[in-house]
Amino acid sequence: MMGPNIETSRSAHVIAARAVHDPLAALDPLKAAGARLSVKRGEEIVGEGNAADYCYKVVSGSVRLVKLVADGRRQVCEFLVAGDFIGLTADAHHYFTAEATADSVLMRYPCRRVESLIAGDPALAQHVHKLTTSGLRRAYERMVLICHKSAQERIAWFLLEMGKRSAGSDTFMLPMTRADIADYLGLVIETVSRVLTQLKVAGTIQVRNINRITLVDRDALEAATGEG
Amino acid sequence: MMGPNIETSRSAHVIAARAVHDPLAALDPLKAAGARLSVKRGEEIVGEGNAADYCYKVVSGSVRLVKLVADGRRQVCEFLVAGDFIGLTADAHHYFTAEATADSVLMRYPCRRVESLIAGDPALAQHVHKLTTSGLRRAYERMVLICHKSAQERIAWFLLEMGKRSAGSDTFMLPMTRADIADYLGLVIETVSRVLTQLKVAGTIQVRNINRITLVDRDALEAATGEG
DNA sequence: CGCCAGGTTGAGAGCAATCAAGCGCGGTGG
DNA sequence: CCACCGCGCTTGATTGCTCTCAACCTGGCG
Repeated sequence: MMGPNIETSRSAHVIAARAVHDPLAALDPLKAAGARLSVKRGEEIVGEGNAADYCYKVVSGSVRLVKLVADGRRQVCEFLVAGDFIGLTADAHHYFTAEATADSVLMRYPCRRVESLIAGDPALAQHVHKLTTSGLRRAYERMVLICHKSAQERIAWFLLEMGKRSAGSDTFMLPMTRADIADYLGLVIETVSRVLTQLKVAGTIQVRNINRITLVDRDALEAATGEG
Repeated sequence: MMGPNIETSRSAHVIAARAVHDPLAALDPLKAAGARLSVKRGEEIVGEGNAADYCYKVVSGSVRLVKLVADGRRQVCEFLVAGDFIGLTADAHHYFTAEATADSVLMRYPCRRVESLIAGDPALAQHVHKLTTSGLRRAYERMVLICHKSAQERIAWFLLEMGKRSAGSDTFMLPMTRADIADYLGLVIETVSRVLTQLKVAGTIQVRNINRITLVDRDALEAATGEG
C-alpha cells in the first residue's frame, strides 16, 4: 500500500492537469492490471456480501444494481451504463448484487490497486467521491419519485431519463425488461405494462419490438411527470 | 489554506495511526476554523441549491435531510445525529435541505478548508468516502423498505433502528414529529399514528409523552419487520 | 412445430391515502 | 389562576390507486 504512493506522488500535478479533461484518465496505469470481460444478459457480476476484491467499469451494455429481499422480490437500486463504475465502495464487501441487464463488456480492476492509485492522487480521489455523492443524490431523487409520484408520473420520468442517456435521441432501446423497470420504480410488471400501453394509445410514445421506444410527444411526457 | 496542509502532511503516519481509533481526528486542525452554532427545532441549516461554502458536523440534537417536492410535500432522505456530517458533497451546491428536527448544536467548517485537509490525507479521504458510500447503502436499503414493506413493517423497522441509535436502550425519545417519520418512510401522518396505536394496544411498545417510546417486546417488533 | 420467457390484458381485492372531526398539551395573555 | 389558542396527534369514514390473481398473447429458438 506504500509502494504505489511513491510512484504516483511523483507526478501528482501532471495527473491533476489531465484530470481537467477526464479525471478518470488517472486510472490509465491500471490498464495493464485490468481484465476485459464479457457477460451475458442476466449474468451476475458481483454478489451482495462478496469480498470487494475487484471493482468494475462498464465498457458497453447495461448493468443493474439490485438488492434481493427475503421473500424473493428485488429492488433495482440503479441502472449503470458505459462509463459507470461498480464497487468503489471503500468497504470490504459489496452491499449490492450487480447483474447485466443486457450482454455487456466490463473492465475489471483489483480494488487494492485502484485504492492505492486514489490514495496518491487527491484530484482522482475527489472525482471518485463525486461519483458516489452523485449516486446518493440520484437515490434521494428516486425516493421522492417513489414516495410522491403516481405510476404514470414515475414511468414518464423514467422514459425521459432513458431518453437523456441516449444522447437526446427520440428513439432508443430499453436495455432492460419490464420487471427491471418495475423493480426500479417500485411498481409491478403489470402496472408498467399498463402505463406504457396508456402512453402508447395516447400517442405520447411509440413501442416497437417490445423494447424500442420512440418519444413522440416530449412535452406531454414532461407534463405527465407532474413537475413544473 | 496552506497552513493545515503543511501541518498534516508532516505527520501522515501519526494521523493514520490515530485514524484507527477515530479517523476524523485528522480534522482536529479545523477546530480553530470551525464555528459552533445552535439551531432551534425547525430551523434551516442548509438549503437545497445553496452554494456549498460550509459543511457541518452534528454535535448534539437531530437533523433531517429533506427534498421538497413541487406540490408542497417533502421527502425526508435521512436523519442525522451526533457525529454525522452534512454537506461533504464534493460538489459546488447542496442537493438537499438540512433542518433541525430538535434543538441542536453544530460545528460549521469552510468546505475549502476541509477539502484541502482531505487532499493531503489519503486515510481521511478514504474515511470520508466511506461515510458517503455508507449513506448510499442506507439509501438503497430504505428503497427496499419503501417499495416492498407494509406500513407496519416499515414502522417496526424504524423503531428498532431508533433503538439501536440509543445505545440499545429500550426507552428513548423520538427527536422528530410524526410528519418527519411519515416523510421518511413514505407514509402519511395518519398511517404512522394508526400503526403506533396498533403496536401500543398490542403491547409491543409503550408511548409516553408523545415521543417517549419504550420497546416492550423486541422479538415481536423484529417479527413485524417481515425479515427472517 | 411446440415450447417458453417475457409481455399484455382483465377482474377483483386490499392497503394506505384522503377527507374530516375531535383530542390533548403547552404556552400566552387577561 | 383560568380561559383561550394553536400545533401536533389521534381516530373515523370513505375513496381509489395499485397489487394480486388469472388468462392469454407474442416472438424467438431449438
